Amino acid sequence: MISRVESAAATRRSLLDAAAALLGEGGPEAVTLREVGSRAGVSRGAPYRHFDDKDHLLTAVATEAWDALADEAVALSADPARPAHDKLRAMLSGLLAIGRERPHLYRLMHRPPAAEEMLRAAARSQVPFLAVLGDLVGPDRAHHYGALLLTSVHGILGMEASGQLTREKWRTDADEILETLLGALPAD
Amino acid sequence: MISRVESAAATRRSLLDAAAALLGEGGPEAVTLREVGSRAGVSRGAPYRHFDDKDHLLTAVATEAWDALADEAVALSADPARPAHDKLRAMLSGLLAIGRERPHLYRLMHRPPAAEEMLRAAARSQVPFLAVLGDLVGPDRAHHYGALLLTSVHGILGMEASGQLTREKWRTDADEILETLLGALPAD
DNA sequence: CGTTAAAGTTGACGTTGTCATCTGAAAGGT
DNA sequence: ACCTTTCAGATGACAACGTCAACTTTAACG
Repeated sequence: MISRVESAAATRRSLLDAAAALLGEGGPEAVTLREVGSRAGVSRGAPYRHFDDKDHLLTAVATEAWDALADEAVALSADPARPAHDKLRAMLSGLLAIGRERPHLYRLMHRPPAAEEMLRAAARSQVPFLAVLGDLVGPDRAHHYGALLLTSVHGILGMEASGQLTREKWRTDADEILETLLGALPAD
Repeated sequence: MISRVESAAATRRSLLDAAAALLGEGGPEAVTLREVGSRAGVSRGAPYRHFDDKDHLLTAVATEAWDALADEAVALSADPARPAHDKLRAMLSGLLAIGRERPHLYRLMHRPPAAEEMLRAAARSQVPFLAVLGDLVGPDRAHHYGALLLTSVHGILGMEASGQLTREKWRTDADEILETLLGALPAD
């Protein structure tokens, strides 16, 4: 038997899934509360029982995505078998994958002004990221190089998405740029 | 006496200015065709005499911003007195200034999917940029390092804007990251 | 001077986010 | 067992928005 709170939680989950699906299919303008409700099997007003407004719903979607990414990073960093440089590449690839395969979600995750709740989820992945980087360049340099790598990946994805980073225009691509940066990491 | 085409051109200019002003004041959601028309002294339907739709108006605003940036870059690169590394810093600072002082405009200039017209304007600044960079690292490496620098600046601005690049979190900031990259430029 | 083309206005329509109000049923106390 | 509370959900309504069609006005031109 399903209790009332269980049913409400299921609706909330359906709303989040529907919003994420619509975002992936048709971009931000395809995410209307009416369609979200419809896909979740409820009416247009139902989302207001679970989220303050549309913005909070989207923030929740972005927060879940950051949480999933943080979980991946934690799992990666805990693996004792993989070499550190391999873990680092895997983490950066995880970000690149979201940016390329789910660009609308990626943009949502970086939309200003960022909600405090979402920033906390995004910050969770920093710990494992810095741990792996600390193994490579030493704990002192980890912060600085971590920021450099993350901003670079973010910039690469942004300019790729807006069509300003093309191979024909720059005679290079994201992978080459990243290799240059990774190759320049001080070996400690 | 003002001719009809002059008046029409003036209206078009007012519409662009109004849209840019509204964007700067209240962000994208403040830019409504009704308010744009109102500020330009015309009605809500008038913009359709000058732009296909709202999207084309915004594209025109972004295109003008790219053009202005390209003009600055061209002027900079033509200055024989300034040293090359100084010109490079000035060009990157121009981008940083827009990103920080007019974040909504900056985001508009990088909004996907980018219009072909806007991409052409954005590409105009590539020539002077590569020229300056060629003086520093040689023409062969200019493309590669140019892409690296531009994506880095773009990434820095994006993560700054979304609150994910803070000094407390990464013990560093945009200037330090850029100095690291500029310091790593091969002196040819 | 009549014709034409284009700038601008206005009414209307569909869509959207949001709120107020109403309904129904599960939860919990007596 | 009954009554009360609470909350998920449905629905009607409203304002704002982008957009289109129809209309008006006026400069330009043969």
